[in-house]
Amino acid sequence: QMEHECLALRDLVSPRKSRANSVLTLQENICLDRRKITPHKGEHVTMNGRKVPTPDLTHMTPIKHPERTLPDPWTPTANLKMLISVASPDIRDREMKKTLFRPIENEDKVAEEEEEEDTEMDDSYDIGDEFEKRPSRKQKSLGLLCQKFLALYPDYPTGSEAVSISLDEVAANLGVERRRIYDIVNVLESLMLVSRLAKNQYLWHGRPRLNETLQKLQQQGRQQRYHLQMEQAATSSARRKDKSLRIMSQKFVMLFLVSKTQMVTLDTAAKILIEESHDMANHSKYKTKVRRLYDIANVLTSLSLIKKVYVKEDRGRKPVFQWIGPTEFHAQANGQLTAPMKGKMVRHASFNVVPTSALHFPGEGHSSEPLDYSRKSASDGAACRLQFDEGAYMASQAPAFTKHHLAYLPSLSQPSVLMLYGAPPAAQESSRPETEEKRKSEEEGPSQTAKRPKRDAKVRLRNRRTKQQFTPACSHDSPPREDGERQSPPRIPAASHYLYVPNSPGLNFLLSAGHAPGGVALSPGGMSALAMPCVLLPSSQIPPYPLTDSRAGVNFNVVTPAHFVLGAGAFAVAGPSDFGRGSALSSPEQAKPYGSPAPRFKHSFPPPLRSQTPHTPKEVAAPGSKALFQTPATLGAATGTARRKRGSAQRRLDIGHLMAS
DNA sequence: CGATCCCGCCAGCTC
DNA sequence: GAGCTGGCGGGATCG
Repeated sequence: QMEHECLALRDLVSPRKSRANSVLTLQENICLDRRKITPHKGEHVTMNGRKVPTPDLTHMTPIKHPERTLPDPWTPTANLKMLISVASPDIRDREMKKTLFRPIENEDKVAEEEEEEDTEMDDSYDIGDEFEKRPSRKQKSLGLLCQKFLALYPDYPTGSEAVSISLDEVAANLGVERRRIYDIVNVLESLMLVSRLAKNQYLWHGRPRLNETLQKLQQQGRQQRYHLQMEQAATSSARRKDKSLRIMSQKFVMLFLVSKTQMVTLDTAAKILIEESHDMANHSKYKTKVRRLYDIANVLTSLSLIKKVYVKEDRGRKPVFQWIGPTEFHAQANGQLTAPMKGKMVRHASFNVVPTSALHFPGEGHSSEPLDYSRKSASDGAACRLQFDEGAYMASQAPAFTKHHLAYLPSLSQPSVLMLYGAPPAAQESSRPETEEKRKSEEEGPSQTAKRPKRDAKVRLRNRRTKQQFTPACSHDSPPREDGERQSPPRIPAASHYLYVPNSPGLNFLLSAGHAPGGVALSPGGMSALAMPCVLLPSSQIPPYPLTDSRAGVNFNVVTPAHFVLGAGAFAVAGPSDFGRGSALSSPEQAKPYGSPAPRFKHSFPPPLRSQTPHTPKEVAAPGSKALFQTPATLGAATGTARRKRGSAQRRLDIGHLMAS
């Protein structure tokens, strides 16, 4: 039975080169491990041409082997060492050293840390004092573990035989608890690098479908602003699924894919992923979210999809994760989901959720404008920044521009005044053409997405078209530029109206940039436009809003968490409290972390049809609530058997959709 | 001291 | 009831 229990580890010898027919079963590997048999240097333990039978794992209950001699916990690299020995020397030298020991945190330290790793490995393996040598935290990092994990499997498997993964065995092989393997496979599963075959069993797919997955995620991210679809695409219960590492991972990836700079800070991502923007207890949620994002980021780093870079800030530097994965996978999609995917890639409800003050710019379904989540939530007084421009991935496609833009302002926690500028859409179009070079030159630096000091309450939103229209290129990582500030105001069309919008949890606004203020559609809960309490004020009755941050592309500010000044070419939205203030700094009370400032206006407001405010499963398991979004990780449910229905409980086995896939 | 994230408890779920 | 899954957060380590 053990023979059948084991799983094939294909191409172990050449994990990244997809050397066909190089098969080493994990069983064999384990046996080697148990017997402390280490192949001679350069010895290939392969089963060339042997197609490892795929046992019927579905109904097999993996046996726990408490007696199994696990690798010394203090020598986490022991098994790796063994694997390396098993592998061919060239691979060991070329791949392992390059990949396995590549520090995941900072490229600057590659050489230095490689030495450390090598030294440590030698010590722990060749010397018998591993008991005394406690491996550093870094050596036990999830990132390194993921590197080892990935080294076991080829990026691009060849042949048709399944490459299955036994969590138990991999965990044993890597010398970690299975819990850690879950962290890895969940992220990998979110990108469909693996899929769950049975309990304790996963299938390794590798990267052939990565681009496709990323493309779908990208499209989802872009479609997220399509509020109607967000409302309609409801298929399954959100609940705890929202929080799963898989979903979170996909969301995290989406942030990169829809971001023009393709840079995301964990701080930003965490806030975006925090669901209850009004919940004062969000601080702990934030911390937890960040923890998970670290986990995800480490795995994604191991996949070479992102890397951590440091950007200079006023005070020190800030870590930012930058997307280094593929970006050209969109070419054939032309902004449209493929037919089969269209039904599957439905928005998960949690994707509707954004922190207070976060802005969406929904466009038409085919709009070419992605949504940039690189924004700050209002929670800490810093605001969100939103790009309204085309992402880098859009540079080569989607010449069609949305005729008019919709600003999606979900769940404002405070009453806001939206300053509507009435630039004719035609004028926008004329300014639209833009070269890639220009786009790049205008690309903001990482620091813009990096966490800012809490005192900095600025929120920057920008529209690519308007930025061209209003502002010159600018360098990144700089406070509001004076030149921009000087230049922008004169170019902004005169605001024709101000719109006062009372806050209401779950209330979303849909502002049509191409329409007159009177035609603005306000959309509670992101549903169809309907009337809502608001007041339109002639601009003459409100002092001009001082633009304080108009660096390139930043043609609107959010000075307070809930107040926005944005310019989408056709309109701008301004916060009331900033009128006449002339400062982009938030007041102290607005800098309260993770809390919503008390509403300034008491108002009776009809509750939203459906609260946009998310709820954690703990708090709410809204019966009948529907997920508005489905990520690839949840596609299994859409294609067949329901997968994990709720909670972190054992997932149902879903063989059908996996086989189909 | 803030950033990072390892570690393992334990609840929810399937078998 | 055993075992799988993974959310979760304490707290150790790192810089």
